[in-house]
Parts: sequence; C-alpha cells; structure tokens
Amino acid sequence: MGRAALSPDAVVDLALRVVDEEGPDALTLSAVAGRAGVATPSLYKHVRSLAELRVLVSGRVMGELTEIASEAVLGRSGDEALRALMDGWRSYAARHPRRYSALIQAPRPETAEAGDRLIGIMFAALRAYGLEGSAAIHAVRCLRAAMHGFAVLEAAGAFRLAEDLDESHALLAHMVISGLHTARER
Amino acid sequence: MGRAALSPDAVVDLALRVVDEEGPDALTLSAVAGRAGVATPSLYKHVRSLAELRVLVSGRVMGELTEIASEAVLGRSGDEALRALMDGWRSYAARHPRRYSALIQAPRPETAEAGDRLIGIMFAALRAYGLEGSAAIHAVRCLRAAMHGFAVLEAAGAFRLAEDLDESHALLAHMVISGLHTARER
DNA sequence: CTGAAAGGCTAATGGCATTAGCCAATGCGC
DNA sequence: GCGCATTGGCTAATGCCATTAGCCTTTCAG
Repeated sequence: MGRAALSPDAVVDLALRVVDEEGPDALTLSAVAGRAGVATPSLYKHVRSLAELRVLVSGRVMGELTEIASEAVLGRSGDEALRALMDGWRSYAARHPRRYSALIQAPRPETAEAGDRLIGIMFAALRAYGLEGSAAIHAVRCLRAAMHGFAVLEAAGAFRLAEDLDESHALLAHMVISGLHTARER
Repeated sequence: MGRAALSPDAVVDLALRVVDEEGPDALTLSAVAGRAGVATPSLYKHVRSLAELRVLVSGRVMGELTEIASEAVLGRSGDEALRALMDGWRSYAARHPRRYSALIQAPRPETAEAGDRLIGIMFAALRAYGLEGSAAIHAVRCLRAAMHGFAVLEAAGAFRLAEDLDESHALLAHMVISGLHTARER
C-alpha cells in the first residue's frame, strides 16, 4: 500500500471543513484537493465523484445529528424528551448552519441506514404518547417537518427580525406537544 | 429596438420549464439558451448572470405562492383560514416540487418585496388569534417553519412510507392550531 | 433617410469534473 | 534483505459551462 496520508474519511473531513468555512456551494473537488495538498484527480483514488462526496458528507452530518438526537432523548420521556430532541436538533443546525444545509433530503440508498436511525430516535421520543401504527408515523412526519423547517430557515438566515429565536422555537415545540396531546379527538 | 423575441420575463419562463422538467440543478444558461433557440451568450442581454436568473426564478415562485396563499386566506378567518393557507401551500409544493425546491431561502434584496407580501399573508391568516407584537412574530415563524418543512420534505420525496400524506398534513395543521389556542398559558 | 441602440452572434478565457495512462513508494511473502 | 504487485500520487487531455469582448444586423425614432 502506498503511504496512506489520505483516505475516504480524511477526504470527507476536509470536505466538511470546506462546507463549514465557505458554504455548501463551495464544496468542489478542487477546493478539497487544495486543502489536502494534492492534485484534483488524486481524490478519485478515494472517492468516486463529487456527487458521491456530497452524499458522504451528508451521511456524516446525519450521523452527527443522530448522536445529538439520541443523547437528547436518553433518560427522558414524554414532553421533556420531545423538547430536548427539538432543542438539540435546532442547536446543532444553528451551530453548524452550512453543514446542516449540506444535508441531502432526497432519499438515497447510501444514507438510508443513517436516516433510519434518525427516524428511529424520533419514534422513540414519541413512545410515551402511546401512538399506534399510522398515528405514530404521522406524528414523526410532523415532528420532522417542524424541526427541519425551523432549522433550514434559521440556517439560511431567513428569520430576520430581532425577536428572540429561542422563544419562537419554544412555541414550535409547544405546538407539536399540544397537538399530540389533543390529537385523538380530531 | 431589435426584434423582441426574448425578454427577461421570457427567459424566466423558459428557466421555469427547465426547472420543472429537469430539476433545479439542471438550470443552466446553456439549457435555457437551448430552449430559446439562441446562443448562450445572447442571454446576457436579458439577464445579468446565472445567479441573477436563479433569483428571478425564485422571485417568480414566491409570487405564485403568494397568489395561492392570498386566495386561500380570502374570505376565511381563524382555524379555517389557517388550514386553507397550509393546504394551499402544501398543494402548490406538491404540484410543482422542483419549482418549490428552486425557492431561495437566504434573504436577498431582490426578492424582499415578494417575501414580505408572503409573510404579510401569514400575519393576516393569524389575525383572528389576537396575537400582539412579538407573539405574532413567533407564531408566523412557527407557521412558516411547519409549512416549509413539510413542503421541502414532501417535494424531496423524503416521506417514503405508504401512510396517507393528507392525514399527516392535517395533523401538522392541528398542531399549529392547537398550539396557538393554548399558547397563552405556557 | 439616418443613426443609435437593442439583441443576436462568434471567439476566447478560465474554472471545474472526469478519464486515461504513467510512475514511485511501500510493505508482504519469500 | 528483495522482488513485485498494489496503492496512491501525478500530468495530460477532454468537455461542459459561465462569462467577457467585440462584431453585425435589424429596427425604429426623428
């Protein structure tokens, strides 16, 4: 084996740095190669294409989000778990806005496993509400939509007014929670 | 003036067609030029750059969304108005998923006016709840997050299970509404 | 009828992804 | 210690795209 200064993981590390510092649109093979101190075509020894690199980056971000989410839910249940999950999610996105923007929504086989774990955590966070079958699925979808919507907008800087974002987010959590508590008699 | 076969608006029309048929990533000056039956550089007589074209496309989409939203709210109030707004929003995004994905979140001066009108409609939809000052702003943010999150995920095909999406969306609306009704005593 | 501007064109430049094919170092099996 | 396959780097070449420069024709205002 030649000297392994680089590896697929190392390439993804560098890619994440590019994303964090210059935004997702600046994620380019030549930018990564520049940071690696290597000629662009050399990256193809570690990564199949730019498209694949994007998927790998997205997978890494999903993994980080999964870690945050599972810590948030651990040892909590019910409203408390849900609030912690939502807060953790939001704070990750706020701390790493460009990274969050690099998340790929469209389902891809390569990130399916990471995505499923994330969804699994949401199900777990909702366990205390005793939702059966379809009801749990609808609830997870709504939770996902709420968290993702808020995160995307905040990351993009779309909330321009001075009002406290923590308070806005607390209201969002309240909506989800109160909606779940009153979902039966709809 | 030379024969005006093309115009900025016409270019945006063609761009929208490209987006609808091939997705936002396929929006390229040369693709638009191809459809216009014109050489790529000729487009620069109508549009400053690809970046500007994207902004124009986004503005057009915002305009369409504004129209849908204002129709939905017209003549309704309270829960009914809110549900109609959310349904209209979702159905636009579902009908034109790629177009919806071409919406630019980051605030830009060029689309500020269109964006403000859209926000204005959300405020109007919430009028019946009697929210004062900051409370209204937090509510609009949450409404936006919920609608946008659901729309993005649905447009990206991120909801993969067979469960009825109408029902999921109805639950989301229920969350927003019930959260608003119980927001005082938080 | 004239001339200026509008709107099209071709040519040229430079960034980027990707492919092909070359070469050096490395470390495994002997 | 040693040969050699593999690994991982390199350069060269291709092709697509955005963008700029500079030209030419058509059209319309006066």
